[in-house]
Amino acid sequence: MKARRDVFQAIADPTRRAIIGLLAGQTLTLNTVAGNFNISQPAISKHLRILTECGLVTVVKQGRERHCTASLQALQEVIQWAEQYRAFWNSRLDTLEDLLNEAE
Amino acid sequence: MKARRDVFQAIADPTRRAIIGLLAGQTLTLNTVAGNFNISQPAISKHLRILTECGLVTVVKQGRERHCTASLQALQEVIQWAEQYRAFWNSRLDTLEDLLNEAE
DNA sequence: TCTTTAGTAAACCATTTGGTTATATTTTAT
DNA sequence: ATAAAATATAACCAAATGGTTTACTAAAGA
Repeated sequence: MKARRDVFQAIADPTRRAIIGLLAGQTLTLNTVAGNFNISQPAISKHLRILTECGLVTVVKQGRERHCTASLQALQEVIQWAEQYRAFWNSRLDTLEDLLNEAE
Repeated sequence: MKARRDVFQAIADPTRRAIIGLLAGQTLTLNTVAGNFNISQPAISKHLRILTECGLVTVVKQGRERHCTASLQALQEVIQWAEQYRAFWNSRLDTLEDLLNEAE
């Protein structure tokens, strides 16, 4: 009954978005991921935990290493959410104009 | 030189996403927005400030009222970011399979 | 077997977040 | 002129966040 991590919250952090960018297309060891940032390895561990908790990253244990792979289909939720508003922002300039007229 | 609010962080909060949903297609008073939630008016004020700081909402002062309109084209940034990874998640099942084979 | 190496876990810390209540401030209505 | 309404501002608070360091555990090499 665990409230599974929210993907919106997961991608809110720039470091986590960078990790996603790094893992897109390639599987990397946790340590290798950490090597790309100026923060400590435990900090990266935490970020990766959050990313796995919402399904954005899959970690496979292999010997003493953790192989991290991006599972980015979880991003579909984000796209779907944002996409539903496309109709609105297409008419945005008009709306703003109306608004300013209304306000005089 | 203000670091303009991050839209990713803005949409991380569920209440703010709900406000966006509420304002999509209709301009509402701050108070009317607040009426749709169980939290105090100052709390809504803060959320709206964050939403305006990243351009997702425009507030027009009209007398003593604030008319809030969604400017959702700012969501394009989110879609664009996520969309760039579509190619990766399409091949996801294979990748995961490879991964498991590799791991035996 | 002994020592690296890879990663986790725990304890801690400062800052941010999301909320509160209470008190202004500014329009509008009476 | 006064009262009510719409919002802002301030002071405050608990919990979450993003980071640290310091062990600890487990696998791999020498």
